[in-house]
Amino acid sequence: MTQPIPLFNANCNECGLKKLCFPLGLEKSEVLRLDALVKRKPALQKGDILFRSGQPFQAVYAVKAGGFKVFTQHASGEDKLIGFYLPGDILGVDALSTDEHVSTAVAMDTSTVCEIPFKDLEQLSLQLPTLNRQLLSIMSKELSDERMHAEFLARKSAEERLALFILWLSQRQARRGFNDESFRIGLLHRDVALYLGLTPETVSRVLAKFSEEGLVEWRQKHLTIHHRARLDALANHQEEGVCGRIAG
Amino acid sequence: MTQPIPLFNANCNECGLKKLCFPLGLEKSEVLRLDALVKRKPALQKGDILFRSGQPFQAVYAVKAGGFKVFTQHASGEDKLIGFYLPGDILGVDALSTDEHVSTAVAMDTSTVCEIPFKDLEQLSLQLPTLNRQLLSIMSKELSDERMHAEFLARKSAEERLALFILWLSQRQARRGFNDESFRIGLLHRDVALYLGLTPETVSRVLAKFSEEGLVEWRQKHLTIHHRARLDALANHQEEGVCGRIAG
DNA sequence: TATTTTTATTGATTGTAATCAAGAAGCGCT
DNA sequence: AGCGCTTCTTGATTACAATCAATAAAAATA
Repeated sequence: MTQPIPLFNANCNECGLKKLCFPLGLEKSEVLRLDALVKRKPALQKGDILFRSGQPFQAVYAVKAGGFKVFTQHASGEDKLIGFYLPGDILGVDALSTDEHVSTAVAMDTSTVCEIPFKDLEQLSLQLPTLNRQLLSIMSKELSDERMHAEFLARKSAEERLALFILWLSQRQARRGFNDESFRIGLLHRDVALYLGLTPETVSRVLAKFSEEGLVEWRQKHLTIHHRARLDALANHQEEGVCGRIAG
Repeated sequence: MTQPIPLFNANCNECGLKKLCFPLGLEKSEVLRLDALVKRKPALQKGDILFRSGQPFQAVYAVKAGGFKVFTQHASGEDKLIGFYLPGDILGVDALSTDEHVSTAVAMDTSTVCEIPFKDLEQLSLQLPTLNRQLLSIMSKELSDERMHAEFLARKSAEERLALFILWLSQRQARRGFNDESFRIGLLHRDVALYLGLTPETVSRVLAKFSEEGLVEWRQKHLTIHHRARLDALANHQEEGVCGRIAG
């Protein structure tokens, strides 16, 4: 009850997430045609795999509930966390040019997805310019997310990386119409560390410091932002009262 | 004469880069229709700006000769190098969802581009499924490049980052049919440092070390790879004879 | 060619996060 | 609820790259 739960229905026109998904901008009649392509799959349990690196690319997936972590399995054993996907996000487009998935998607929680066979989607999008544009838009959004990821990693200090990361999480919540001050986030420290190019120990230490200073509280998969302005200052290395006790 | 120069002509069908560009997979007659959209612009000089962050998005650009560095101008003054684009690469698609360029492209050398108005391209691609697919493919390639970028940045050691980066540069040369052992690369140490999340000093030191150990030589914008296997080992932190003088 | 500016190199020092290690807390399971 | 495994926290130490600084080398300019 801490979180507004969007309504999902069997059909796209009634789906609470349609503004974040392929239907954006489409006429109702067009949505119906899209809807006909969608295969709604039974819920996946935490740890279940949606697709695995190397599998043939056949469909894209819209996250309805829960969330997914996406990894590359690196030759040298160590996996990299590429990203994670929350309700309204589209998964799988990265396989488009290779015809093979290049990453593995694992459910972070009990999760549901809509599966859309890509061939059908491509075909329909040739008939519906708005859908075609939306597909391009989604790819473009993926690109800007990945750029954000690079942005995190390019930051030199661990504090900056984490501050920016937390603000970005919050933005994503806001975009979805959720509470962006206090929300659940099912990531382990290890995941965060992998994503930000840090170690779990450093993540722990920095979060402890943030907590001490009253910036944010991140305990047991629940994140609360107490002082957005100072977090923002930290994220953009405008070192005014950054490390000081409190500015006001 | 050190480098095979691809043939560019006024028309796409005869362009030496067509296999890397939009014409890939199209029939000759289809290429003609694409060709009709292309505006060939006069050469840009080193330092000239192709597009600037904030400008309205109207066209995408195919690099014919030279190369471009792409930056974001960050609020906090410091710019980030997002990427750089060589002949055969497509520039500008990142602006697709915002209708505004989100980055600034600067010529690294004397450079030429083909400009393709995006509205026209979009329209034509609805009629030519192969072109539509190629547009998606190009976006997908952008995405995987950006992922590679994140991959560099996530590497903890400066040596790994640089080794991987150099190998990646080499791959790009190979993809274009150029010599991938020895080639020109018009990047400053500062650019490399910005791209890899390091400082110019560190770049300089690591390159000096690589040179001492006979791995690579990178002097005055010319890069030669002497020992790919060991570079590869370094890039994947399989520390066998990595720091030792020489294995064989 | 001479002059100025930019970029690269090299050295000394510092700071920050990785690493190693051990105990505490949380979570899933029967 | 209790047990066992995973994850988190905290501390001590080390390694690595950033920073500061000053010279050398290239480019750009005139």
